[in-house]
Amino acid sequence: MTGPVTRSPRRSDALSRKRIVAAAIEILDLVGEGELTVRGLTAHLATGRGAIYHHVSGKDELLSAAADEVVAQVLTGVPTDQEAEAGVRALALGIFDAIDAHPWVGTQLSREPLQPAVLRIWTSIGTQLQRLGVDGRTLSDAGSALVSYVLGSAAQYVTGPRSASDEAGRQAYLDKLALAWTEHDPDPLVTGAAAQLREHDDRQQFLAGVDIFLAGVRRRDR
Amino acid sequence: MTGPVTRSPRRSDALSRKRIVAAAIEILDLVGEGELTVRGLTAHLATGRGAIYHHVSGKDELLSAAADEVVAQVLTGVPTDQEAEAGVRALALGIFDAIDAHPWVGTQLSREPLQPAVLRIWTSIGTQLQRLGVDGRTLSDAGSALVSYVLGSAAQYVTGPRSASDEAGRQAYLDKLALAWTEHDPDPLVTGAAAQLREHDDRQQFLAGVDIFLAGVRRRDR
DNA sequence: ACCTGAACACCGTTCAAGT
DNA sequence: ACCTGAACACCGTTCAAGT
Repeated sequence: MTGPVTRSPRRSDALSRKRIVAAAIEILDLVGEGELTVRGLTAHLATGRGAIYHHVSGKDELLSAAADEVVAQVLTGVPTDQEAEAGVRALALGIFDAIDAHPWVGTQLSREPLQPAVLRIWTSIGTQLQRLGVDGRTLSDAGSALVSYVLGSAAQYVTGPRSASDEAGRQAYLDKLALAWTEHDPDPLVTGAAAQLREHDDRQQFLAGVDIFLAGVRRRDR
Repeated sequence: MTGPVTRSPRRSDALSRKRIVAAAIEILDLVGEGELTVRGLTAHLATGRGAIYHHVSGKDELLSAAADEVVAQVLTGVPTDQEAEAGVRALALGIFDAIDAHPWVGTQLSREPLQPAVLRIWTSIGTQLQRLGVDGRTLSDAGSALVSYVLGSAAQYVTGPRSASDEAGRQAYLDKLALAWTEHDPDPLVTGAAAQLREHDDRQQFLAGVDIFLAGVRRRDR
């Protein structure tokens, strides 16, 4: 329209994979997974239903790209210039906190184990573990175990109790849960766990698990 | 029709929660999760679309009931009369194998952390850990860590490579994956992992992780 | 090339109506 | 009480048509 030679330098509203993924992250953070619909996304981007399919193969790729974006950002932010074990702790905690801030990432990561974000976590955890002096088979065993633990924790903690953002709501939720547990199962083990449920700190418990893991790797060395 | 007093002793085709859950498990094992539809299920049961809602609140409860059924059966089958650490290993392996045989259970368990099946796993793992002599805070930390690890491993291993039932298909899949990894990431760590991917044994690697964990718990004692 | 939006082929769930 | 199945309110994805 403005002449064939005038390459318009930038249209800020032009669609692109990057813009689509950013919009998806925004919506996911706002309303959560499963509430993200192609219709809602395209409405948010003020475009046609099928437009996103020119930049992204479908909803699956969109979710995995969104998760990868979040993970990539948090991994570059984790301080790596410290003692080896502290490095592992910092990395694990960084991933934990990222998933805590973006709960949908947790479910997304355990849905498909071979997606980019998981590989990224694999690589960074492997790098930190190498600094502990392990290698070869021990390295891949330890790496695999830690990745599984971190992702498993994410899936465990992130849904449910932590999703209640206000403390009062969280407590009410946990109380209800503890009651439901003890009702159906008189096992003292369950009763004990239910009692601790109320005041326990997910983040601290997650770190305790990392420490058990580190102690196990240390012991293996000798 | 046959008289109001004749309590028909059993109609084998009568609908019940048990029968619905059993049919769901059958379909899930056959075609996998996400392929299970209410329409397919009711067709399989030769009943009307809305009939199952008289016995089950919806698809979510159905999935969680199906997973609980599978988990309950495997847990009663695990031999518990052995040395404490061996008990933990047997239990972990039992859960791993069950999820390997019913991959949809893995994804279901990490979707909702407070469902019956997860509580069941929690209890059984806690019981075994108690036999190691840990209690109080250490017990809940160790229990939480092990549950997270087991469920995380399930989600990690079960989708993808293991779902290819024939060995040739599995190898081809892993080769393709290794190639994709090394293409996008020249990191020697990734290259190494990709090389090991081909011949590695998920089950063995899972057990190695359990051993790291056990070593860590042991070390904590002292 | 990129975008539009109607059309397609599905979903899970509800509910009046039947038995 | 239990079951039926049409109806409802949605999905993700495709594709002819536009620019």
